[in-house]
Amino acid sequence: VTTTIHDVARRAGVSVTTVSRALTQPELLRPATRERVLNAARKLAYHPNRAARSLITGKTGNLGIVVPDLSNPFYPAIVRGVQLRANQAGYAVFLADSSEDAAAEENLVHAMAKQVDGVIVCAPFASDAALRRLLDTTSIVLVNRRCGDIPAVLMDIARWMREAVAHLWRLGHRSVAYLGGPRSAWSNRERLRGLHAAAKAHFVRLIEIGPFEPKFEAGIEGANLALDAGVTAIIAYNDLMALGVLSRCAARGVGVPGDVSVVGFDDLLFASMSAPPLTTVSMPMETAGSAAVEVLLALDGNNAATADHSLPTRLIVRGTTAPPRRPRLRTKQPSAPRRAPR
Amino acid sequence: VTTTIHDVARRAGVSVTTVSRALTQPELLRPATRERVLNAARKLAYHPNRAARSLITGKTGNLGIVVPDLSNPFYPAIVRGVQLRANQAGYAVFLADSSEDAAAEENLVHAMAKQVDGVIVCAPFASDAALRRLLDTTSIVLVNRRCGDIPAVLMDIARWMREAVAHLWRLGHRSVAYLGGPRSAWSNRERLRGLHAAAKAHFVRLIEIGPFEPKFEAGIEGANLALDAGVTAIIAYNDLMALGVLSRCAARGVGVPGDVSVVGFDDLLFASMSAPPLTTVSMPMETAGSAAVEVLLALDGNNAATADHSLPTRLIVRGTTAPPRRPRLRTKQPSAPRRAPR
DNA sequence: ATGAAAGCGCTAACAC
DNA sequence: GTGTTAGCGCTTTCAT
Repeated sequence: VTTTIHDVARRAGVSVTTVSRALTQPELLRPATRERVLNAARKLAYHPNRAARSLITGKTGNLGIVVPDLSNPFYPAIVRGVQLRANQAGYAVFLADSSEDAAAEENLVHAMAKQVDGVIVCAPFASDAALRRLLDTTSIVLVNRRCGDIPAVLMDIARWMREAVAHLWRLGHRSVAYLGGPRSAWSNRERLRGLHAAAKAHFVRLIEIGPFEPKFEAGIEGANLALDAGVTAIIAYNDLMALGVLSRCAARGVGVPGDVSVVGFDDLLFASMSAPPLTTVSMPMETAGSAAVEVLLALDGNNAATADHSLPTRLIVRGTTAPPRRPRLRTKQPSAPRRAPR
Repeated sequence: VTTTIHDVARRAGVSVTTVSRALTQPELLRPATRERVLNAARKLAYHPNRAARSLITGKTGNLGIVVPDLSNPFYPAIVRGVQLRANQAGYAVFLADSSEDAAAEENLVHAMAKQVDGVIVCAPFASDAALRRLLDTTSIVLVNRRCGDIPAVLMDIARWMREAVAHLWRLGHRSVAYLGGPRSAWSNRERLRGLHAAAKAHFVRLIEIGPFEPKFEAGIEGANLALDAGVTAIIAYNDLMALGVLSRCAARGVGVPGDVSVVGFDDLLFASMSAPPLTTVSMPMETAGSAAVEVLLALDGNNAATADHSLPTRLIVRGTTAPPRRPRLRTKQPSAPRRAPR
């Protein structure tokens, strides 16, 4: 039932070697022969068996990606970027969902290691040690996480957290709540880093609430806490939570951005669909996915050879931020922050 | 660098055959031997090379899934269901995004066919002929699409479209617009089938608008058209479009559900987060993914042996449906439809 | 209960 | 340029 290289060879009246070459190094063949072989292959609908090929070449033509939770819209976007770019480069991709389990993050990579040429790892929970262990198995590139000199695709979260605070400050806010994500998540720590730097620079009273699961419901809970604390602005760990905040504010009759301003992170599809549309720090997720593939492909076996890849990020000012009702300080109208350089 | 079966054999002082058996048919070995081999394998961190194994057994231990668009939240949910169930059964999964291209839907399956034991196909655009062609390549199970007797996991869309219309009718609506999805999509045709049946049964004036790309923006455009046509209720092809309708209504100062009722399809995560929360027909996407895996695994090579798998669906009445402002007919208060039997 | 040997489908030296 | 040959790592008859 399977057509093999031998079938093609017989039909084209050549040896299997010639068939193999026609497919992998066509320039070595006389055009006439090449055509004859390619024709036969087409006629027989022949496709090389990748398992057999990989057995000898050591390359699989596959890539892998591990994400913590496919039901968080952040990750499908990354997966999509990976998928599209990989396919374009002739690679197929393995996908695994770790269900936000630190152990699974490591195991899933190990499990696919044998069948891939490299894997893109979104593992906010795995320990640094676990990550380093993976290096013995296959090439990896981290997304949104730094771990020693393991190649990584990053977004400058801390910087844009500072910009977000600055934006709020310029509007006149002096009392801001941050609704935190998972304590151990790398990107949460980065947000905090930016937050503290910003608070120092701008003399903003900062209230940290959390940690929360990065979900809609957490935004509802966080909004209650933040509102009761009397802040004039809320920065959420991500858009999902920010949307929860919006929902809760509406339910409590708190006007946004009239009574309280809200800033999210990610710029999910739905961030622009809310009412009012959400001011948020955009994360180029699909781009990150593609970039991770490029890094992986460029790596070509030798790990730790590449510098981190940092992606441009920016603050998207939409409808959920405005001057507080009773600004303690009069400032000029908000000016949209410039786009990230480079 | 790679440890092979020979390394284990040498270390355990047995032949490679014995090592192979220790891993695949342990009962054939004397316990003592078996232990010795297993120990050696563990010490060497030996994992069989799946490519080599698959070369001879013909089985790969992999499954595939093809979806039209990962950025439509409908599909990540299916993928997640597939992933989780497959992993649990010891399978790894290949993922491919066809970018809503009919040709790609077919090609991607062909491309992964050699590396998988079966693939789950979400292909709304591929022709029936194309789908049938896939059968020569590998086992497949369709999701949300029927094509001859190819195994499929379905949701009873037409029936619940009828229920949706009935719900609207009971509320007093007599003039309803349907914002259609892609003309050729199977699930759009199913919706239309249910719609026509319902309209016949309930004497509702029906206005079909579209086709549209199943996205938020289309909902905005569709809302304008529907509103101008003077209907009192709008049924959208999916939640994404329904959310667009909501957004446009808000912008035009049209009250929902006061001035117009809105019904979506899918019950995305965000359907319950809108203001007001969306009345919608829920589609058990993650379940569909798991179910598809079960069907595939049960198939075990022999296609066309399984009856269609139909998943329970239901209408979730939330905040976007209510009696029209000037009902032409007074009816009792809306009663939530019963849950789907079975 | 265990081992020797023959491939699975393919590529890569190495001849010609 | 093209063919011959020797495996890649593994499972599986067929012996013993």
